[in-house]
Amino acid sequence: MKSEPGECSVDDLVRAPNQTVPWTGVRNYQARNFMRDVMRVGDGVLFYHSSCPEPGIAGLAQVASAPYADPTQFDPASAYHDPKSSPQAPRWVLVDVRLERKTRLLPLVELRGRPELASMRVLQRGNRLSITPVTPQEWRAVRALL
DNA sequence: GCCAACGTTGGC
DNA sequence: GCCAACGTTGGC
Repeated sequence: MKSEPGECSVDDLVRAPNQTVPWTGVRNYQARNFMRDVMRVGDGVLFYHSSCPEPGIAGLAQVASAPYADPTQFDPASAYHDPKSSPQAPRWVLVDVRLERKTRLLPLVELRGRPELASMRVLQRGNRLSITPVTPQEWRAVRALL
């Protein structure tokens, strides 16, 4: 799961209550569907810093809730406000994410240099999704680098 | 700031 | 439903 450290960094997650944050602001249907349809409480999460000087994996986390409506979609003052959504028919959901531990920064360039990670979805050319699935093999290979 | 790659929008 | 135009993401 990608997060811009300017918005929510791994250190923000360390300081958050229960080291947990609602994964707010996803406004892409594919990414939403991963949270809504695929994730389960307890699933492992690679916490990734994007759009920053050193992009890469910065922590290990877990899915900490079932999906529920992202409240920012109903808030006209929010940058994530969606006027086409309503509490009666919410369009966007989120899950809570709890930090397991901060890790060393595992840079994108290092991930790209690993043949065993060549198929990782997040590394594919042109990938812009902020949430992408990780296979068990990829998960183990990444863990071995942390 | 550039730009590749993709998603979304809206006219038709 | 098509597709051109436009917007966004995100590494570099």
